[in-house]
Amino acid sequence: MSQGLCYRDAATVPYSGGDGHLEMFDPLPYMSFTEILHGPTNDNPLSATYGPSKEEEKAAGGRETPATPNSSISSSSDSSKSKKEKESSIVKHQENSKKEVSKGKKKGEQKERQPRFAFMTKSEVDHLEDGYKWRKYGQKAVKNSPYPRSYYRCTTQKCNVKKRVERSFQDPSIVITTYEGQHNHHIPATLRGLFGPYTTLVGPALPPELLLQMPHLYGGTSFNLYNHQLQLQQFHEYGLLQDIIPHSNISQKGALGNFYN
DNA sequence: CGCATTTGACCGGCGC
DNA sequence: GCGCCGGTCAAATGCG
Repeated sequence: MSQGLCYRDAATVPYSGGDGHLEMFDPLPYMSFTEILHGPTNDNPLSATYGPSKEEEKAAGGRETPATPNSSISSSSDSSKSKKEKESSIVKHQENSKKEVSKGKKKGEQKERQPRFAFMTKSEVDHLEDGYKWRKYGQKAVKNSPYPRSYYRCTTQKCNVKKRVERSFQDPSIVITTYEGQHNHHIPATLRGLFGPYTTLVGPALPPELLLQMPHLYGGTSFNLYNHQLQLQQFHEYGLLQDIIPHSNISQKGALGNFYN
């Protein structure tokens, strides 16, 4: 019964002090949520609509995952590496850190941009079960929010998909999840009961400012797609959304319905 | 004991 | 140049 839409990076831009320019995913009329989580392909609008923009760059922190496959994280390689590095001095450790950081991103070099999308869920738990195995690699306090943002990486080798999870400071029951990148492997776990029984997809990840303006957007326990579209129109009229989606995405409901069947 | 999480330090980008 | 900020790293710690 849950419904929702996914948008490209809709949540992150405003958090980093964006100027209101929001870029959103095109609707995914025939894309199930499973497919979304599995990652966009070149055939679908997710990647097709993903283009560079200063705001996005900023929202992404200006630097993205190194494109090098060997930079992917896995628990096994991690442990072996850390074992080796544990023998190193602090100086060496810092050298390694620098190397790690700089190797994926040279100045002037074009950054690999990963497709991203964000969505909001009404959930009691921060980390939603989406079928993939995630490893937490960081947590940061979110500005203007009492709730921290958690950073996760897919634990599968050579899969450098990341996700950020944070709670809305406007409504602590809302969890904003931002996925970045696409999985290059199958979902290791069943998607049955995805997100758990206490989770409801409530819609796109919208900036707190907008949520403030339109608290009714997320006030319900279940998201009404029709109202949602009307509200998206409202956003459009507000001039807050530039890449608004066409309103022909009813099949999202069906796609998401599969998710919970 | 092996793996995941926590957490403080670090890095680069950006604005002033 | 400096400080702020988002994102990442990795040692320390926790847990099964």
